Amino acid sequence: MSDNKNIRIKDIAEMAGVSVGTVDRVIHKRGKVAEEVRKKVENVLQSTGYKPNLLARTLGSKKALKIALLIPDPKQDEYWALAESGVKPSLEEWSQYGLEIAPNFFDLYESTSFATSAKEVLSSKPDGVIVAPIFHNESLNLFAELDRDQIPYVLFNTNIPEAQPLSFIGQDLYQSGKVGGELLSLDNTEKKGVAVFHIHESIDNSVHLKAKETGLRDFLGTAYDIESYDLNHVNSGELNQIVSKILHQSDLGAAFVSTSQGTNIIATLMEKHNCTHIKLVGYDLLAANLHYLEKGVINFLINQNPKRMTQVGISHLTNHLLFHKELPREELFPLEIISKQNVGSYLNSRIH
Amino acid sequence: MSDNKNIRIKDIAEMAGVSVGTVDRVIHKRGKVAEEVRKKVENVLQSTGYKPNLLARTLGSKKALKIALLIPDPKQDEYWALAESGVKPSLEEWSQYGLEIAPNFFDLYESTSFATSAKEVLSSKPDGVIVAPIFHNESLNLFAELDRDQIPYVLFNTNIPEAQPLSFIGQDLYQSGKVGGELLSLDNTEKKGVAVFHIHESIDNSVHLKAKETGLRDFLGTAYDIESYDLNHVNSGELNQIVSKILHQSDLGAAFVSTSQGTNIIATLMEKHNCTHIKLVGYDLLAANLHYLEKGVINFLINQNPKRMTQVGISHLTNHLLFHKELPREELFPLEIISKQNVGSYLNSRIH
DNA sequence: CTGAAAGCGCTAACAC
DNA sequence: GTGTTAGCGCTTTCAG
Repeated sequence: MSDNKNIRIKDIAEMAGVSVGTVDRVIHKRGKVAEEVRKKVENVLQSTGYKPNLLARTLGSKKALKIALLIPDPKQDEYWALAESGVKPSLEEWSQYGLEIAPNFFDLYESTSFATSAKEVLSSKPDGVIVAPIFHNESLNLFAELDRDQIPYVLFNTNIPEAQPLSFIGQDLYQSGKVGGELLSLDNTEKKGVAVFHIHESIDNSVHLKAKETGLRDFLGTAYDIESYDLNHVNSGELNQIVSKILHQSDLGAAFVSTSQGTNIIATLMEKHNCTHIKLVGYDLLAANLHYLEKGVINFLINQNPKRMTQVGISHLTNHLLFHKELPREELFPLEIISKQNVGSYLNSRIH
Repeated sequence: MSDNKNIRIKDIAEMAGVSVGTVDRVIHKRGKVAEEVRKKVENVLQSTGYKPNLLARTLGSKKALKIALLIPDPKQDEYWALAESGVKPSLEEWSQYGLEIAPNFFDLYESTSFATSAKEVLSSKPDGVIVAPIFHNESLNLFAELDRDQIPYVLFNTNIPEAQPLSFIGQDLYQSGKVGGELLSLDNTEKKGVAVFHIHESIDNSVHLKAKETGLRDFLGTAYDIESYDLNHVNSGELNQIVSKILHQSDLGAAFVSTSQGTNIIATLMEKHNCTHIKLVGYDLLAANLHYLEKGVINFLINQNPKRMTQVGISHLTNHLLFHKELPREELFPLEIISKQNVGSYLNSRIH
């Protein structure tokens, strides 16, 4: 339609009566520019609605971006393996813009390990970092240092209210719990007992799991008898004992598990103890979870989409670093309901 | 790690003892090149594993891409308004690469209108077209012409097996019906009557709606008494009559509507006739559907995500045209289950 | 048939 | 402080 020929830096320069060098300086706030000249250029920039050509920009500047990823060891927990799997496609997308991604892993069960890895990240002098801040205090330390070094960072999976990241990427945990409640209440069985299992590795996470539980309770209301259990999955013998007892309560109709690993742990025990009549809702598309979903032991999974979370995190950070894009303070993912019948469509889809 | 300095055309030229112009010619098979020279250059290309720099490529060639979009009039049907809404974000993403999108609309109820619009598309000589081939025969005509003119095209929403598009973007309709059945069967009410409503505008679409029905039937099996109704929504008075009678059958426990508009039409009638106890599963996040989902008249919506479909279509076509990317023959979207509790997380999410 | 050279829009080094 | 200019890697004339 409108022969909206793209405005170039050169055009801006002419209109403002300066050189391209000066325009470049005010755009990037680098070097020195006389105050009145800057004003004039900024005006022209504004009024023309100038948009830089990213191709030319990237082509013209040869420096490579290095962004660090700090997550739990993928070998320890499949959830984090999924998260890590987002690195490859991101690299494919961004490597032609000269992006490098350095993954750093820490031990899910050791806060000291987080601190150590954080140090390594810092000393590698990255241009930006994307981190899953599993350990609260250690994370705050890291953020302080990143702030000091002016290194931008993006949080994902776990939010930390005290932090000031470029962006947080994750889900609304409270609403997630509500969805869980909704799914559990679908079959209006007479049995109104609901067991909530928090099976976690680090105590730091409890607060986030509790948010899910609150959502669940708020949705279900007083008509249900909800009991919650805080368990540590390290001691599996003991776990078996405890869970077995809970599952055999005569009025138990449903179970909600707040973690992805926990989901298949409970599913396994349910099957072992022949309690597959109890409705089960849990999290994420781990292989074991898919197995039990297929078998009907798990009724629904809520997908947190860790892979996509790292992709979006990397993409956001890169966009910020490369193209100075504004990022949303929060990027909340949809609460995807996964059932036996639609799970295939998720697994087969590449656009997801 | 490996200081894999990118190989440029210039390097290839030197290694083959020719000029960059010649290398460019063999890469793009344009112009004339002596057979032996071509061989030599191709060898070097192979052995070095040369990968062109897409940024430079696009920057260097100033021609603008024009892609045509051919869909039903957004004013006629909110579903298509959603589809059209994908144009804007796509343009924002790709306009800097010199992309132009020309939307062409046709009348959902008039196959001749499709033919007319198709002609217009053709005469605008686009570089590629993305089309919702609602009318079967007219679409085949269009494809024949596009094939002849060597204009690549992408199908979306509706697949046409006889066509050979670059890519089809949509959903697995049969599996979609299965998800519908799964959702309807969740509350195991005693009433086993299920009504399937196909409320469509063009008869061409029937075959696709039937695919959903087959999925539904295959999932529910013989335990349910399934009756299906083919209705045309043009005559709303008559529709009211018919549907009212169906809804008041004493054993009716659930209804499945195969179209997005149909979903809120049935919901409206259900509310009007006080039949909100009947479970209702339908399609898509139209405003009216959201309203009835919120009210509890609709139990679940399956999201076809028309907006994202056009975005992906445009993105695919552009990637093909600009960067010669290989496209997947089929891009099947996940079958998203939308409930009262997770709908907000979808509406609020930008990454979706 | 082939080579040389002028861009594409932006960055960054250098000169004044 | 500001202007000039040489690239970035590729495409596209234009000669010959």
